[in-house]
Amino acid sequence: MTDTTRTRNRRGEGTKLRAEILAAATRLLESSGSEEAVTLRAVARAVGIAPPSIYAHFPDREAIVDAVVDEVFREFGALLEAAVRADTDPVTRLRRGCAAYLEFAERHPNRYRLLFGRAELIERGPERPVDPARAGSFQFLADSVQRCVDAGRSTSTDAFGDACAVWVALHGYATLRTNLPSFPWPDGQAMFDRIVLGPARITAAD
Amino acid sequence: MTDTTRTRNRRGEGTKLRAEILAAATRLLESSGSEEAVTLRAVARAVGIAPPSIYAHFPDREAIVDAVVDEVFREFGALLEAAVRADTDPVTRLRRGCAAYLEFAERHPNRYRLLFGRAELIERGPERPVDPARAGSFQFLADSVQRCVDAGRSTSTDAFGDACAVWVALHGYATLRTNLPSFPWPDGQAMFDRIVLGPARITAAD
DNA sequence: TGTACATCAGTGAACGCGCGTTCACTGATGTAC
DNA sequence: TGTACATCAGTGAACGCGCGTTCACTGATGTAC
Repeated sequence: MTDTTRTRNRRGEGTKLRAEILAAATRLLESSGSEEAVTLRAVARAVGIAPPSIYAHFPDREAIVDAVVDEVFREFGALLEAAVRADTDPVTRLRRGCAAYLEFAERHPNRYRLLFGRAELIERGPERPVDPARAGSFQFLADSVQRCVDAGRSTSTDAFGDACAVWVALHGYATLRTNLPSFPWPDGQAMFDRIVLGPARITAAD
Repeated sequence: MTDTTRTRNRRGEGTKLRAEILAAATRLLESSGSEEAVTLRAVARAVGIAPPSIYAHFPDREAIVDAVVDEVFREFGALLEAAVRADTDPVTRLRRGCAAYLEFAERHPNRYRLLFGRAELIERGPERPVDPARAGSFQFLADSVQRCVDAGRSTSTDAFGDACAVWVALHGYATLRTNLPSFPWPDGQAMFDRIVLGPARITAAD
């Protein structure tokens, strides 16, 4: 596991180590599933450096986790946008975006948990600014539902409220499915309709 | 915090300490919000005993947390049943039960998280039996939706699947509201309709 | 082109801490005679 | 009723561990002259 063949970065390339630290912390989080497993010493071991070397790049242990979270938020937001880039039909856009949401949560449950699965995540202390990417993933949903309304494909009279219902259902499904994989979940397509099309009040003219 | 006036239990009353340990662990969990905060030594401090005294009642630290979880599951199941005991109208039963579900999650977010908020909670190792109370809370929902169908108050053709949709939405709302309290959540009644009556396909003849 | 030197990436040893768990024990409580 | 004794609830000291963080440092890399 420990990389003994590591060679020191050249001058001016000290920031490369920062990326390696972040990557190792993300891997650690991904495999253990627990934020507490991302200890400063475990990260150092995974990268193959001495624990104090981390302090050149992060002020303390918490800053590593914070940086991972910021990165995951950006990754998630970019993934949603990418899933939807080519779609002009608003219902297709909503479907594809929500499918990408669920797929991300299923493939990376521990990363997903970082996004919305812990208290005080978007609401940090006043001294820690909120990464704007964090608001993006809900905005995407609200947008998508509004576009369906505008195109006459949804009977919603409150796009924001109904987008909240979609989000809530997506999040509940994503987390419960992760936490209770052996529960006899109904067929995926039927659940998708219940979770997305129902709350978004999409009309059948599909 | 430490109870220095504690007097030793009388002979034959050693099991009283078990209850005190459980209560302290629950309090610790409630106030800290983190399972990791329930350390054996912290529990001992809260009860006012020496750390080794716990071993007479629990084989190890994990067993304390497990016992708290079992207790919370029973408490939650009993609460749902109690909320619904007097109702014969199936729609009222569903509403009251779901309202009790959300209220529990809102009043005791850290306890609720123990129920469905962590991986592998119902699915324990083969050597640890599942407390039957754990299946009860979903069974309650499935039952309630089925009764609405039987009474002609729901258009559902798949009571189990639709009960899953209700559960997913309840869980998503409960956890997101806890994790993002400053999000501009829509009016509670409107969200309740979206989360419960919509997925359960309740007809308006209310 | 050669050399002295400043800079920079990263180290090794040590600190104090709280943890889970073990072990041999203490001393009050109840019981047998 | 008095006393010896077994039982039981709970203790105190100690263990080894991994943690976050600090400090003074090393030695390769690039630069100035």
